[in-house]
Amino acid sequence: MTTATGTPGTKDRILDAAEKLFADEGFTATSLRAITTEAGVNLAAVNYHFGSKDRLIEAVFERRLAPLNHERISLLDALEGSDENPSLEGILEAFVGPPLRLHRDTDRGGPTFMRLLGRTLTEPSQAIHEIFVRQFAEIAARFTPALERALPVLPPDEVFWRMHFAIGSMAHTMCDTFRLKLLSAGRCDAGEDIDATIRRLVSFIAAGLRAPVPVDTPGVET
Amino acid sequence: MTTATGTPGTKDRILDAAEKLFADEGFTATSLRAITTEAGVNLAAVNYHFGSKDRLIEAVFERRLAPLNHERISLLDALEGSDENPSLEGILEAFVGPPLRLHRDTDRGGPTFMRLLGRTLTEPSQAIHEIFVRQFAEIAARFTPALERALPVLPPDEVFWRMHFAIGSMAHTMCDTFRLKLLSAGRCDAGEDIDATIRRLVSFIAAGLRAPVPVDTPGVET
DNA sequence: GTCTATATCCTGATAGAC
DNA sequence: GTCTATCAGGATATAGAC
Repeated sequence: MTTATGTPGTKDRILDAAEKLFADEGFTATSLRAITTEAGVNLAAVNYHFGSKDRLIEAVFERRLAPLNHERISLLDALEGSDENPSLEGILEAFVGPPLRLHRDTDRGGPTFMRLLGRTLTEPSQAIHEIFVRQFAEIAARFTPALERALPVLPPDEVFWRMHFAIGSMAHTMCDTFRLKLLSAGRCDAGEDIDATIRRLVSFIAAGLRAPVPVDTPGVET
Repeated sequence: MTTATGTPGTKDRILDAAEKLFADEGFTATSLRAITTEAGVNLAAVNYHFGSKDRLIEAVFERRLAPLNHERISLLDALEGSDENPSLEGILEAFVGPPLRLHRDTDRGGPTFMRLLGRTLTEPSQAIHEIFVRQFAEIAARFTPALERALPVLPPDEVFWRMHFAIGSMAHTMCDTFRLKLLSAGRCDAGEDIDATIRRLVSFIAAGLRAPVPVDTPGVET
């Protein structure tokens, strides 16, 4: 709980420090000692407030994931409210925009959590696997029908396949803030203008989702 | 070194066990004790043969990455030898085919290394960062010009951006062998027919690479 | 709620016999 | 090359004073 003065309490200080260190070093490589030192609190405070390291990991995600997914659904609601046939690009922007815009929230550690989320999407830790599946079920229930309506010629199974590829592109963009810049000799920087990055990503995955269905795809009658 | 009898020596037994456990648990969560127990060798053998855990991690990648990248380049060579303007799909298949076809090599732990490679692409460990950058430089030097020739209307910077997205799709497909199946209620299984998976992935990223260049992209004159 | 002190166990690495 | 035994340190977690 953050107090009215803006000074984070012990619990949030631990969550902030854990989020940062998990993003930088990974879950197992980050010790409770490192977290409490970074947070400026006592070592025993973690077990007092969270019970165990695994439950701390869960708390780090719970704190951020629910608001993030609610924002996605609000954006999709707004989109469908103003146009009963929203564009594919609009739907995809509602999906990838909220996590990528975390990058702008520098005051509250947004870029850090964005990186953590990106790396955790491709490397699910056992401790948070259930959180992801549960939270994602809600998202899939809303976005899958919207995508199927926007892509009427695409068989439903094919939507799953291509969203899987799209999530990979999104996750890679979220966690890799340095390699793209390195390999492009500084010419491409995903963090420099996050809205431009979102536009590029949306146009890439929208085109991928609209790709012609291969005639030899098993299970698809042509 | 594997002997002529087909019985792996101590060194390869350690590498095989490390590869498996790294893919399942991650680098830091895997102890040398777990590796030597799995390999059926003595604990001290790791430090005798490799010097340290970090050098063992490097050796796990060195053993597989060089042949993999040589296969990519051979495929591209063959492609350019038979047609001076190879198709975008052909180039992309030469890039994503070799790592994904590791999945078929069940006898020699291919699926395990595929998963490890996928997760390491998005979450680079400090110890192997240099290996990836060095190995990838060779690949980029060959594939970047080929892609630019296949996409003449695309500004070179945009090729970097879109290949970044494409690599994300590929990496996610490589390391996630269960979530797609889970979320699609068993209807999509990337490992069931790896050639079909490659075709789907290639068609997705080819369409993404061919997406129209947004007119408001900074740095692009229209 | 916060602290000190500590229990218990596991880590990577090495010394030295064989 | 392979083994046993061990070192020195770090890990999570907890007991109990304040």
